Amino acid sequence: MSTETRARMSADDRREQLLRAGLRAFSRGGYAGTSTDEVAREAGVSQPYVVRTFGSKQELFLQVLELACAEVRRAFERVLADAPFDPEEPEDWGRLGHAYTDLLADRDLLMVMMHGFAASGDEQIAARARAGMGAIYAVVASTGCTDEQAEEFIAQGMLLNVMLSIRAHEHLDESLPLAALTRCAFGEALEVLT
Amino acid sequence: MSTETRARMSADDRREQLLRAGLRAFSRGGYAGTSTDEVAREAGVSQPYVVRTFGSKQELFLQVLELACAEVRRAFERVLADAPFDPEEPEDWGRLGHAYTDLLADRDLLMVMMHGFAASGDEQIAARARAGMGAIYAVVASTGCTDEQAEEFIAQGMLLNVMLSIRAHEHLDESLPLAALTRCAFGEALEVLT
DNA sequence: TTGACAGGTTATCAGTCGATGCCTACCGTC
DNA sequence: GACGGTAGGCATCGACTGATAACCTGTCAA
Repeated sequence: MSTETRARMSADDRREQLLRAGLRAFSRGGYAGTSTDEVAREAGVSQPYVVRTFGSKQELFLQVLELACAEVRRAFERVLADAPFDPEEPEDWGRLGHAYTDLLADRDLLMVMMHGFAASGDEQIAARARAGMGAIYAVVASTGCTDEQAEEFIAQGMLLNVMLSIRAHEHLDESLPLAALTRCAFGEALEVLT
Repeated sequence: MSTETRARMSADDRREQLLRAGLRAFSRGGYAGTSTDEVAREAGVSQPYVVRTFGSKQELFLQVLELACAEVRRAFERVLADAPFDPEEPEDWGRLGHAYTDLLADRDLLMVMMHGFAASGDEQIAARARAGMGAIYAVVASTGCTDEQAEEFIAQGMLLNVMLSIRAHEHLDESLPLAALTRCAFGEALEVLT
């Protein structure tokens, strides 16, 4: 019937595609602010299909959030696998930080994490967010650094999250104080993101 | 008609009350996830009245977000006004941090800020969030500390925001890594919050 | 050839939401 | 004591949303 044959996918491939579509869609509007129809359009399928594939909108969001956290975690794991890591070596922390700023460049992962944190009024979402953060912290802690060093690193990451989510890096000329904070937080990574 | 005479308020008093109600309501569900009807019930007035008082739901949220940011800013200003501040004195930073953890105890300010950050897909909300963050940073920077010191302080604050929003402090027994991060982030403030 | 399963759609619904219009009741003032 | 302005409610609307049900269709085994 349709001129372009609708590509039939295996359920697994389709699920993967829907998760990616959900990542992009939820990134913009968050859990409550994004309709399942937007996710469907993003993926090029019908809205009921999205809902049925995951059972509910909530379950879809939970899996998208998990995907985002896992992506961050894997990026860190890759850095640690690439070369030995010395917690007392600032350059090694730089490699880890660089992996994170690279990840934040596409914005979708970042925003889904932020929405996950914020939407933690829903206990199920909160639980998934805790699991994700715990796993990420565990990887950082596995370097053998002190708790304080790991905490400091994560804290810097959370600041980057916030600054990027409010698009501080795109408005450096509006507020001098905020611009100073932005420059200090991003350092030389600022050019990459703009 | 009604047995209990409905207290008529001046428009200013009512506006103030609605902002407080909005703070509590939006704290739970965020911008998209909270109906104007919930705000109305929280304040004990009718839904249309809430909308008409602020013109739109968005304008209400913007003002609530501004209120939350201003409250944080004022808390810092109070600390700096109370006693001289030496950026090289860890105890002075402790006073500032203590003011923040005290503020976070009621959760509403915190969550509204997080929702404001996350809802920054809406450019107007993003702008208001940038203004709020800029003002808060300006107060911290006014101590004469270095940009790095201020950035470090704000970063710690953002981590506290995230940990509290996902209720990490209420689930210390579930995930060892997350518990370690929580304890390290909150330090002795942990008891106050639980 | 047939049939059954899996991928996917269309139609539809019951509920919710933000907003608007119109009405009422209270209060100060002349 | 009439009157006008303002606080605030009530009814209602049109748009949207998540979910369900029923149906269609390509593919592969027997």
